[in-house]
Amino acid sequence: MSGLIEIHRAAVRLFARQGYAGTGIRDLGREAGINSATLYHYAGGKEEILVAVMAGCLEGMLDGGRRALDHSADPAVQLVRLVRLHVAMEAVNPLTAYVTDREVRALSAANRGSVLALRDDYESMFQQVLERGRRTGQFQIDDLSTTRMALLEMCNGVSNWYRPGGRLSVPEVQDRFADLATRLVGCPPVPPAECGTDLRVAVLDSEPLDRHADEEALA
Amino acid sequence: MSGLIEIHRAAVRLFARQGYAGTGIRDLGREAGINSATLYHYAGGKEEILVAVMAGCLEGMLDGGRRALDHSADPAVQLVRLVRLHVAMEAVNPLTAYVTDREVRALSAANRGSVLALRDDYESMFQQVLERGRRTGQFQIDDLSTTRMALLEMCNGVSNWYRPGGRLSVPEVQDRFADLATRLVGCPPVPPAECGTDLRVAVLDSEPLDRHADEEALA
DNA sequence: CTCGGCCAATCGATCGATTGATTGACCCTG
DNA sequence: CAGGGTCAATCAATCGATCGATTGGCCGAG
Repeated sequence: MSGLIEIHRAAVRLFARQGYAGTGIRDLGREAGINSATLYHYAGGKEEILVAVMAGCLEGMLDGGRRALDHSADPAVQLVRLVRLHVAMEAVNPLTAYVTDREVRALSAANRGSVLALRDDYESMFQQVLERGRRTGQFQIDDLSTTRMALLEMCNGVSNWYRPGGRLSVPEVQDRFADLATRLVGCPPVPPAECGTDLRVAVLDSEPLDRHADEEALA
Repeated sequence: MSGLIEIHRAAVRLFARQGYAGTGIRDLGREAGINSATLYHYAGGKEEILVAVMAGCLEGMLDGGRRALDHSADPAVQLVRLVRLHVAMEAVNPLTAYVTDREVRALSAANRGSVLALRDDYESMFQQVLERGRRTGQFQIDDLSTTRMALLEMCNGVSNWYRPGGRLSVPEVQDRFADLATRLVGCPPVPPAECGTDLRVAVLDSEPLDRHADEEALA
């Protein structure tokens, strides 16, 4: 019944609800249904679990981002596809994305460096698309860094409030945010035909599935 | 040299850098320059310090929000003034705002309830302004809840990257976000004369001032 | 002398991690 | 098939360290 994947799921559930520092390895063991000592048979330790979860999430987003970009050279299309994929990742894996976003400071210096390197790689995709869109005149952007961070924060926030099975479907959330993103950069909406409505993202191994997911986890 | 204000500042500095659960009361005492036992002479305990910081921040934002609203009945003007004030609060008090945002889950049930009540009061201001702007036809909003949360997440994110003395001044950040907000809701820019460029926010008692503020606190 | 401010020492509890031992499934040899 | 050996999987018990909080008393200003 158990194994590394179940441990990662239990960890994501508890880290999202109580935070990394607020979760003990005995909590982790109880949530995963094993003794705390058995954790060390599968994982090297508490921080190693967090690093694995974060790396899996960020690598998933990087892979998706690359898929989103190579479909068209038009910055508007690329931006919408990037946003649609980002939003889908946050909506399909909200707890994993939430933990990946908010527990970076819990990492030791070495692990924090490698995780931040992954995150910077990902965010540079947005930076480059915004730069090219402004250069072509398709985007009207005042301050590029501010717009990039506002856009990313807006998209990252999805994991704070969306839950699978909620009022909006994932494609609906993608539609809303694609529209919001084009508004932010000051370009007309991108026709659905080329904006990547076909983009799908997978449920990550670390994402908890069960109905026990605490509704108040992110309150 | 010490006192409750210094303790709050030390707490905000450490809670932002290491998180609430990751900070011990001995850390707090060291940062404030007193023995950990002396903390209990000024404050009731660790959680009480966090609650005081959060309440001070949220009450400051509520007061500011009310000031922003009563200046005009035009939803576009109200929205821009709300956003300018919110952004200023985040930019002037980034560490306090950051802690207030992200440590809600560390609170016990009773304290979490009262803090969330304050936050809900504040966010309902945005909700009502967005509703009125859509009813008057000034705003083009697809899904009101999604737009509200995207807007709030975008503004809350300022505390993740802005620091006093940074590349942009506070009024410059306000200008950028006022523009982004009107784009998000689909209305024309609001003329500076009525958008509240005069709005100023105070440095909170809990906001650390010194140059020791760790640059990597929110990395 | 009084008393607010302060701290060394200490409380029981819990922390992340390790140890040593037990279990059971599997494989090879006779 | 029987029997010995191997190894992944598991857990109770325990490690030293640290947790939040408390106690009792020292000290200097009024």
